[in-house]
Amino acid sequence: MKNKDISDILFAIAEYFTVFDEPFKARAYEKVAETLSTLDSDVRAIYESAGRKALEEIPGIGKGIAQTIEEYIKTGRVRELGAMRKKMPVNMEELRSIEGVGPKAIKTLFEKLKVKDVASLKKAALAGKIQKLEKFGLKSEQKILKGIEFFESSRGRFLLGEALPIARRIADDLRKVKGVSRVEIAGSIRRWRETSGDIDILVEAIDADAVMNAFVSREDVAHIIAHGETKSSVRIKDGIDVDVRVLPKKSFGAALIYFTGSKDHNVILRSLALKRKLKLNEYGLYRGTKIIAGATEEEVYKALGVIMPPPELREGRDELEKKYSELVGFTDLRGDFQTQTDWTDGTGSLEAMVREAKRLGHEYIAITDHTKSLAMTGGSDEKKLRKQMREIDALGKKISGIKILKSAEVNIMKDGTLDISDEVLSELDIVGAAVHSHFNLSEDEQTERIMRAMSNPHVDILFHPTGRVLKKRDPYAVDIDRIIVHAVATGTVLEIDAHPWRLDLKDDHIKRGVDAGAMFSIDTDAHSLAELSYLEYGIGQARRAGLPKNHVLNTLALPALQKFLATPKQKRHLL
DNA sequence: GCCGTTTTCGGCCCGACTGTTTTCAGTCG
Repeated sequence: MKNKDISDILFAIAEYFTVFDEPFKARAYEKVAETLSTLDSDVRAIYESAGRKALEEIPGIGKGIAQTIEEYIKTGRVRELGAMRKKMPVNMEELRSIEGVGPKAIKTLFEKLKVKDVASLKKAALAGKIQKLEKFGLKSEQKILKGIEFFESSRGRFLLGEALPIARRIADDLRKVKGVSRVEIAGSIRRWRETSGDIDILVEAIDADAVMNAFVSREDVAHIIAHGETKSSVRIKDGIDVDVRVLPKKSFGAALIYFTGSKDHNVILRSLALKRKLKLNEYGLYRGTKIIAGATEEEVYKALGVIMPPPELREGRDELEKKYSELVGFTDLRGDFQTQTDWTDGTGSLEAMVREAKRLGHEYIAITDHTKSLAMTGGSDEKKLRKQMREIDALGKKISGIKILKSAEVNIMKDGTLDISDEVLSELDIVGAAVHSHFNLSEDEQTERIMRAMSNPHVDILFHPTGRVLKKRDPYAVDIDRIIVHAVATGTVLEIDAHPWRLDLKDDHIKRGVDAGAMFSIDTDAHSLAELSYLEYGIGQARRAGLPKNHVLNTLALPALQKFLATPKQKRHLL
């Protein structure tokens, strides 16, 4: 039992309290759930060594929640949650993922129409039953149907941010199996595609049997789809299918190519082989029956007469013709320009976030709490921002080896103005601006609104430029090409928000920005300590777009960054 | 359900937007 298990249970209880109209109890449970999900020490260990009283030392936990946690640790279940589920047996997680369906709607839909999951919700909506309910109408019914469409289209594909951690977990376990010399995650995950249909893992081992047995007998396996001598497939409890193949050393490179490239990329490679009177499959490159390459990827590409493209680019486009030499690398970033603390909607304190960034090896971190018009986050007004600046100054004296950049995620208003005065913006080291409201403007209005904000001489970076939330919300209507042109014209940096739910800009947009000569930053948008590690997701997308290192602001060392920021926006250019 | 030298009871980040209404509930962030 891990912290996450306990945290999930508390979240589930919180959801029910929300539906049952107990917002404050819900909040109490939710807060503890959040705390536990990012807590370093093991809750179960705390309880087992020091009892319930020790649990109450954790902020937010009192008698009631301590008892709940105790019950869960001791019995593996919580009776109160069981009673709630009995009272309202609905698939809460599924229904909550439909945009526009909140706790009140879930309650009404269950009580009036017996809706308990997305399938029954869809049935009710298609039958026109929802629009007849009180407080609902035609528009809300249509909105629900649109939400369902979105839910269904993204179903079956998993976000990179979901699939990659699972893949790593399984790969790490396979590395521990006796006789295993190499394990690699292949497939679309290795290409850092934003979603994956399944997980492919390749294993080099002397004893294939041992690998297969270890794999299919994992605890997280829901059911075994296939169990063979060198290949097995299972569906794990998270709902995703995982394929594992065992290969001999002499074929490992060829297999990596075969299982990494998109279908199109592989077709191109095989036709290249044919031209040279060779044959390529997952076991190697052959002349007749003689294997001429296969142990490494490099030797196979070389034998085919092409330069090996990085995995991210193997989509079957121009990756074998064009040279991508100066791609931004996974260790090239020296800092992070978008992070939120508990001054607004983050969970980590200013100091803790800075220390974690330092631990990750960052040279600098920008603290970008929300601003006042985002009231729900407790967004800063000018006074609060100045107070935070003073605190950053004090903290800077305390912590050495990392520069804390004073910043903010300034809210762009409907008319493209900002909600913080220019005077205060000029006191910040770096300014990010972002849209958080009025998603429904026409494309022209939205584009011009954002362009107006970019024209502000203090706005250094446009954060998450299209506003999408994967599987949940489409991007707002915006002409990204005009935004890119305006970014180049004004010297505004475009963000690649690396948060796995956003990945915004996305690969295709980044590519267009590269062609136009735009500058980028890659930021985590971290709202907790753990999320500060999300940079790799953004780097993956950048690499898919062929983004060269010299287009990325946070590859700069601190002195060069400071010089860049001291230059008037209009005169800034590629690094 | 949690918390507190402004409170051991009465608060709990709250404003904008949408769609339903005709003064407001629900949702989002």
